[in-house]
Amino acid sequence: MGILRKTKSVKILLDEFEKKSTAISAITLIERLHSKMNKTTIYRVLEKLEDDGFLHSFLGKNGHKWYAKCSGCSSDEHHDIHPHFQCTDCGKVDCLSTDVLIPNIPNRKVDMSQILLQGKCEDCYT
Amino acid sequence: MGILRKTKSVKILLDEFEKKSTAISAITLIERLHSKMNKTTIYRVLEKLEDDGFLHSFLGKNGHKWYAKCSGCSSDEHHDIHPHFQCTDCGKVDCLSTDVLIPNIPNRKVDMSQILLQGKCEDCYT
DNA sequence: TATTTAACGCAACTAAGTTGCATTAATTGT
DNA sequence: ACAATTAATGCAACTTAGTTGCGTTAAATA
Ligand SMILES: [Mn+2]
Ligand SMILES: [Mn+2]
Ligand SMILES: [Zn+2]
Ligand SMILES: [Zn+2]
Repeated sequence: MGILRKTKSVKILLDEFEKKSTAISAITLIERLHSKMNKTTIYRVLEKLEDDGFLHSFLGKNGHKWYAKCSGCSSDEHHDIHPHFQCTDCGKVDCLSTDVLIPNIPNRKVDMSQILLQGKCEDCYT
Repeated sequence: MGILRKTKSVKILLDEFEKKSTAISAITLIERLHSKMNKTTIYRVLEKLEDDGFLHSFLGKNGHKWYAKCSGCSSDEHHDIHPHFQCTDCGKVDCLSTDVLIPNIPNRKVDMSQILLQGKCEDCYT
């Protein structure tokens, strides 16, 4: 179930994703907002924002949870399947609009792909 | 540093990977071998087998660690970058020999890709 | 303003993986 | 075969991301 009440916590979290378009890890949000809200609240609000189609989640290189804004999703339709790019220098993670073509795998039906690319981002790439 | 002594634990673990070619999660090995060796030993041996180029590791859909046999790797050269496929029905994970082409991403230098495909495997695909 | 209940804070918990250290056993030399 | 060396092991304690239960707070609505 998604968000029913626009609480202070919801507004603060939405704001974090509004002022920057990069993905943010749950861990980062916890340390950034620990004085403003409890980590349990952070996890719960993020989950609801994902249900609502405002955010989508994925796992970074250590298997930790990251969230980023959706573009054009709703609670009904989550079509935010795309690769993510994590910079090995500054740690920043971005959603990529570039499509990666998954070839047909013999005898298997591929329903989902989870692609994490790593390397140097535009800022760290000299 | 890799393995220096062919201990009982090393042999048992190597055997697990010998009798089946699918990937095995650290968690599975711990529950499968808990009467034969300590989980600390399992994690440590797996790490060394990876150093030696016998195994490679990757993260499954929950961010948990999986290991699979390498083919043609050594401690010097680990060229085992390939996609993995996790069956959403039976949970089995396989290494895929199929290559996924990563397109050039503008202004970024991609050094590594981590691709996890999900769907139905050959056994579960009716 | 009073009522309803979704959302919150807190503390306790879960589980994957790690660390330190005393003990064991594989390897090597005699 | 035996003793010396030290890599590897077991165990307990720890770390940390994420979860759960429950009493309290504060949004929504009337
Ligand atoms: Mn994204
Ligand atoms: Mn593999
Ligand atoms: Zn960067
Ligand atoms: Zn299957």
